[in-house]
Amino acid sequence: MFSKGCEYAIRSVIFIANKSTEGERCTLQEISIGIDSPLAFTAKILQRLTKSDIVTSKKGPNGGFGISTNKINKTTLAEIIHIIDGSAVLNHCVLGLDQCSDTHPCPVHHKFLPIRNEILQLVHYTYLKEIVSDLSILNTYIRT
Amino acid sequence: MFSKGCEYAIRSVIFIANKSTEGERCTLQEISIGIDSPLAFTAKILQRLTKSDIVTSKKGPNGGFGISTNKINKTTLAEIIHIIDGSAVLNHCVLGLDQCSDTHPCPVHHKFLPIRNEILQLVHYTYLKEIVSDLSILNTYIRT
DNA sequence: TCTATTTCGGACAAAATAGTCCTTTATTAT
DNA sequence: ATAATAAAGGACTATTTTGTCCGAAATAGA
Ligand code: FES
Ligand code: FES
Repeated sequence: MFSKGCEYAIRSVIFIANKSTEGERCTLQEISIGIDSPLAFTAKILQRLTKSDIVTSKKGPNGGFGISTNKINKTTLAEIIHIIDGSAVLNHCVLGLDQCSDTHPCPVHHKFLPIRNEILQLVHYTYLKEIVSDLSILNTYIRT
Repeated sequence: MFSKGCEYAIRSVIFIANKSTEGERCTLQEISIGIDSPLAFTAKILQRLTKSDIVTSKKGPNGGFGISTNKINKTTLAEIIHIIDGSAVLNHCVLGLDQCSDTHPCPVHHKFLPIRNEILQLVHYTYLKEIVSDLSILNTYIRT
């Protein structure tokens, strides 16, 4: 459904957000271990998230990554997905037609549309805030 | 969501099924043009579908691909997907955890599960028969 | 039987994705 | 100032996916 990079991105941001709510900045290494992802590749992903102003970064000793309370409250999964995988990923035709449209639908279009809308709802209305609180309350995990 | 090969597979089978209901066998070339897919790559996919007994093939003049009425009635999208992409494609964790489970869920697991079930329903209960009749009735398309 | 047609099957090639390595830059503490 | 720390950025490599090419095998018709 999503690229590896996008999976790491979401898990990274959740990890950072969780630490930030505890008032702690975290390093690339901590993130990579915390979400069980390849370090150097995760670094690349974090660069993009930093440039897109989802997370903040600071070089040097006691540096690392963080995310503001404001961003935790307002950032949705959709925004992260959009930055890493682009907007097309959730709007492609299931059978690979060049574009997905009501006027030129593939044979599963009408059945799939309501499902896709649920997915879009899910990512557009799931905020980091909620996910972070679920981490402790619902016992969810971002690494194996 | 699915690999390119799987997209071509589904569209190929629909094309063949449509022709077969009209009593006509069709060649690789006709299929490739009919669904707008790379010919040689589609050939590979069709080989697998033939080996898996979804479609039948016949070499030589007036040869080509076909599918029995029985198969059209009984084959679902899920079977085609399973042959080409394997069973994992629809059961992977959305955030890339090694396995998706209720006892070790990722932060979107609980929200995503009902959606995944709808997708599973969709592919398990959508038969070729229905798709083929929709082609003419609902004006759906398998090529751009 | 000979030839044209069409799938089969294996090896190969290109492109996209996933991931690494190393140097530079910024920052902090000594 | 200097040294240590940590992200930034660019070039490079590996793996997977997607796709091509070509000869062999089967079949039908002349
Ligand atoms: S046209 Fe295929 S999903 Fe919309
Ligand atoms: S554990 Fe992530 S979707 Fe089930």
